[in-house]
Amino acid sequence: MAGTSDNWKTQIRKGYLELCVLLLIQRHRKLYGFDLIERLAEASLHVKEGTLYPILNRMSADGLLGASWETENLKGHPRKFYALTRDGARLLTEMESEFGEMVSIFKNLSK
Amino acid sequence: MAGTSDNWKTQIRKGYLELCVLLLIQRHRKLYGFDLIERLAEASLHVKEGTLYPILNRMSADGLLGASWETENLKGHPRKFYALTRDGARLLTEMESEFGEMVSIFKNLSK
DNA sequence: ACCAGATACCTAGCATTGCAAGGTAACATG
DNA sequence: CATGTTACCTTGCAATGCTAGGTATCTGGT
Repeated sequence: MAGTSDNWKTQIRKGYLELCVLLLIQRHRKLYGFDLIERLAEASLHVKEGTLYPILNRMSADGLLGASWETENLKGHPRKFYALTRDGARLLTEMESEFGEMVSIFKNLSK
Repeated sequence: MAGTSDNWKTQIRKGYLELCVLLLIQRHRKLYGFDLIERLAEASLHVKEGTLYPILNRMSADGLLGASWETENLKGHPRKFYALTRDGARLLTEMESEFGEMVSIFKNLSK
C-alpha cells in the first residue's frame, strides 16, 4: 500500500497551502475561490474545494484577508473576492522568510 | 497575540520534521534519539523530546526505520539506535523530490 | 418547461500530526 | 544517598487537510 507516503503528502501540505494561497492573492491583488483553485492547479497544486474554502474563511476570521461579494456586472453565481489586509501582508512576509529558512536547512541536511 | 503566526509555524512543520529526521539518519547511517535532537538543534531545528520520540516510533512501526538497543561497551543509559530500512530509503527519495517540487512551486508563486 | 451541466460557495466529521506536560529509568558525582 | 544528566516514553489538546456530502445561480439542449 502507498498509505504511508500518501499520508506524508497530506501532512506536509499543512501550512504550505496557506502560504501559496496568500502568495497568489498578493500577486493578483484580489481573487475569488474558484479562480484560486484554477490558478493553483496551473501551478501544479491540486486543491479541492473542501480544502480551500475553510482556509479562506479561517484567514478572513483571523483578519489576514478581507472579503467582499460581487454580483453586479456579472452573470452566473455571485463571487466572493479576497484581498490581503495589512496584517495578512505582514504575516506573508514572515512566512516567506520562514519557509526560506526551512529550504536552507533541508539543503544543508541533504548534501 | 502572536498566535496566528505561531500556529502556522506549528502546522508547517508537519511532515517536514520526518523528512529532516530521515535525512540525518541517512547521513549518519544510525543515530539514537537524544543525539538526533542535538544534531537537529545544530541545524537550527529545535525539536522537543515529546515531538521526536513519537516520530521515531511511528516510522519504526511503519517499517521505515529499524531499531536496536545498545547497552554493551556503554556507560550510562541504554540507547536505541535507528537506521533506514530499504522502504525508508525509498520513501526518503520520494520525499526529497516532492519537497523539491514544493520549493519550485513556491519560487514560481513568489516572483 | 424541463433537465443536465458548469459555476460557485459552504459544512460536518475523520485521521493525523506537533507540542506541552509529565513520567520512568540508569548512571555519575559530590 | 541525593542531585543532576542522560535517555526514553505516554497522554491529551489544538489545528489542519481530505472525503463526502449539500446549496444556489445561470446556460444550453430537447
